[in-house]
Amino acid sequence: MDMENYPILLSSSSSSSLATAIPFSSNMVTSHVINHLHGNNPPGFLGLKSEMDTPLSSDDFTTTLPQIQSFGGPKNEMKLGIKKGEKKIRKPRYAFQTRSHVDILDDGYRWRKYGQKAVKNNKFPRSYYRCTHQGCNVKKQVQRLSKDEGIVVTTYEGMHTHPIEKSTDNFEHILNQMQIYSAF
DNA sequence: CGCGTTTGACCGGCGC
DNA sequence: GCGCCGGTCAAACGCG
Repeated sequence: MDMENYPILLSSSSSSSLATAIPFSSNMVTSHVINHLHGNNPPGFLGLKSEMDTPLSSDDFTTTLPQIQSFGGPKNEMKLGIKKGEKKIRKPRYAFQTRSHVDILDDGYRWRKYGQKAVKNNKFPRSYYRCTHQGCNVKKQVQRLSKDEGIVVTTYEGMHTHPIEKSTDNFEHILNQMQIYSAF
């Protein structure tokens, strides 16, 4: 998947934008994941896909996601940020699948759950989380495939504008978790 | 008490 | 216009 089209992921190369965007920091790891997408998957990671308005080829997960636009919150800001003359700002979001039995993968940020809805064609619900940091409107949703309940799909949208609130070596715990749960 | 989850209501978009 | 669907709100509740 050509990430070049998603400047939000790659711009500002210096201060680890990927780390702010993708909680699983370190460009090495991420590129590693991407490189392995079209072949053998690294343990834990089963896939990573960026999506905006791309027609989804896989009807399995990530059912039709309407353009949600402007994660402001209250309705006054909720209206589409599409004003005349402006092209619609597509909010980049990207999902990756992990093999895990636990839904809550601690990625170093603090999330507050704000919703949970049932997913069609899926017996498992989808949980909606929002970053609790003030001014940070990063959202994520966690979903589990009914096909294979061992797979958890986490979809992030937005970019963190603040450092991680937890110790960074917690990242290793995550990797350990993944490898542990990917053992089956 | 402060912060996070739960859960039904609500809301806007879209298809019929 | 109506009803479905996906996403969000917010009050109540739970927990340290």
